[in-house]
Amino acid sequence: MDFDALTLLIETTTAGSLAEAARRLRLSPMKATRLISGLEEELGVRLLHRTTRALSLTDDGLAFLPHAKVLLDERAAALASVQGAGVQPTGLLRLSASLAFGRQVAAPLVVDFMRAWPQVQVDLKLTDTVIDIVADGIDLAIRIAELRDSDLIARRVADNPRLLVASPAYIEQFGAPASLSDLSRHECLTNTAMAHWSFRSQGRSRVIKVGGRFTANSIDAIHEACRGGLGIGYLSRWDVAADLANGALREISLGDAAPEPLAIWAVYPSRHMVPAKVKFFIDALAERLKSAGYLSASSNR
Amino acid sequence: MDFDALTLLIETTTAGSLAEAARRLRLSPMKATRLISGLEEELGVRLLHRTTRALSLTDDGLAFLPHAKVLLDERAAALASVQGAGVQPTGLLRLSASLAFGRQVAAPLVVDFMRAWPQVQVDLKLTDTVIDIVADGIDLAIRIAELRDSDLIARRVADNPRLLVASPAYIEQFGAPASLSDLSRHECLTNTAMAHWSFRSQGRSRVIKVGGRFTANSIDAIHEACRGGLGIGYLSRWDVAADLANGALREISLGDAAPEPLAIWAVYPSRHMVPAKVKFFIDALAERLKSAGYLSASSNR
DNA sequence: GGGCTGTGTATCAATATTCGTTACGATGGA
DNA sequence: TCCATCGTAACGAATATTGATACACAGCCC
Repeated sequence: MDFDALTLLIETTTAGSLAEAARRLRLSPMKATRLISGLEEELGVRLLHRTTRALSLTDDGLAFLPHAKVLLDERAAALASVQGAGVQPTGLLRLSASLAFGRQVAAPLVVDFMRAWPQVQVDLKLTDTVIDIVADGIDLAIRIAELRDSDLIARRVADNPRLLVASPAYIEQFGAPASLSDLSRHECLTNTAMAHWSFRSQGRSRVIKVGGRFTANSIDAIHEACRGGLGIGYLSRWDVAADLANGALREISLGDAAPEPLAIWAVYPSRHMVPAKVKFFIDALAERLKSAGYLSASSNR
Repeated sequence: MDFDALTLLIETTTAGSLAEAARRLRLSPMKATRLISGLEEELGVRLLHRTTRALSLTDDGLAFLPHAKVLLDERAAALASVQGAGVQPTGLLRLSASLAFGRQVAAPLVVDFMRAWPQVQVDLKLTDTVIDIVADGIDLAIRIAELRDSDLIARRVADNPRLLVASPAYIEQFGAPASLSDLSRHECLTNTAMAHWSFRSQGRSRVIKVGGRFTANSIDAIHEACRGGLGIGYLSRWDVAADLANGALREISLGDAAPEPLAIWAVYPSRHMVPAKVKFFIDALAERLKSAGYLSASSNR
């Protein structure tokens, strides 16, 4: 399926004739004929009903046309995703992120970003609920969890390793768990909506149910409780890096398993060109996370 | 931009090497190299960082990858939009339409459609508010108005000519307007949210403000008021065709202008293949409207 | 550290494909 | 009726694609 053929098909519908469309696109009439019939052959259906004097779309052509437009839009967006260089980021950048990530990672980055690009305005929306990117007019959302498939582009920006942490006071009093099974005897600080923790063990994924006296619906609250010695937290590395460095928290390593890593995703609406402000911010984010020690791995959506 | 190259790029990220990806896709290693470097040349950036022994995505490759996936999905959907033939429509078809259109056109069609395809279940949602197709899980929405651009496929199914109508009683009592300017001296039955009517006059679009003692937020209510002799309605042909035939309403032709025609659009989520049930229903709808005398024209989104 | 394996790619001639020109039937307007 | 214009068939010429061969290279195992 050739993009030139799609372009021609669309031009033909507005031009009214193959010859006129060919002139507009600076193609020979011959090539126009061949592009369309090549496309028709590939699809196995006839797209244009051709009389010498009048062209019209067949039913299949009518059905196919909007898809052709979408494909061309998507191609333009794909090109823009790597060719933004040269264009200055300008205008309003509407960002969305979770509260914890926004405060600790996104906000400082935004400061640097705005300093580097004075023409950019930023509106940073921090929420812990999943928002509708399209409806809310978000240019770019940063998400940690795996995401349901949708009509959005999701670019993997970095690994999001997670780890078990507890305060020195907690460990002194109750000791540290040494294996997965030990966890059930400890106070585990869980998210209200998620009483399960995922681990990797011998190359396999293991999900275990944990619990304790405290639950919260906010990462920040769990983090705080952990710092206060209330129990063991299961948190992202960027969230606890500072506390690990200054000794407020200690990492707990289990002998037989490690917390399942997630990834940090940059999610934005597809089509309509990737604006320079979005491209540059993603690049800056990836750069920041990479230099912070979170290697941006390859792998998939 | 070649779809084979996009496929290869994605396969390469999961295979870990060009050679392995080439084997999986039954390409020669040589062709694999050329496809990737051809794509890179077209984009003007390097996508894969190549060492003899290890491949990894560059930053640009990371940015481009999700777009490549989207493009392939879109292509599959585009193919499915014309190649559904042979597959039987099955499963639940969730339809959305306006109240008036749903009652008068969609519902009778659904009856025939379900009779023709016993394997299909239908859930018909009739609302006069604009709904979120993706969020509500709608397979296919029928819309009359021009639509804002979005991440959806909009297929033009038929013209939607509109006309001015009034009851014989109203015309007898107040006469019929003969020109655009006459309209201001008549009772015009308008939608609460839209006090403007659009006309075509001498090849140009003209929007005029009209009004009267009665407004409503429902097409059906306006229709009813019109039939009751309350004033002049500005309605779609399919809505008043029966009343015109049996004499309950009469068409009013202005000498200097005609109501601006709209179009009937079939709107459905892009990507994820066009299911047979959707394709077949759109075809049935287009067929029904065409045989009803609304010629499905060419033209754009 | 030296085979050894498997990778990514340059070269090059054979092959296939594309390209534009010319030509032709068809069609609607002057 | 003539004429301009449309879509496309035919056919060499120009161009691009293809696969075999060859080569430089990087990691691995012993």
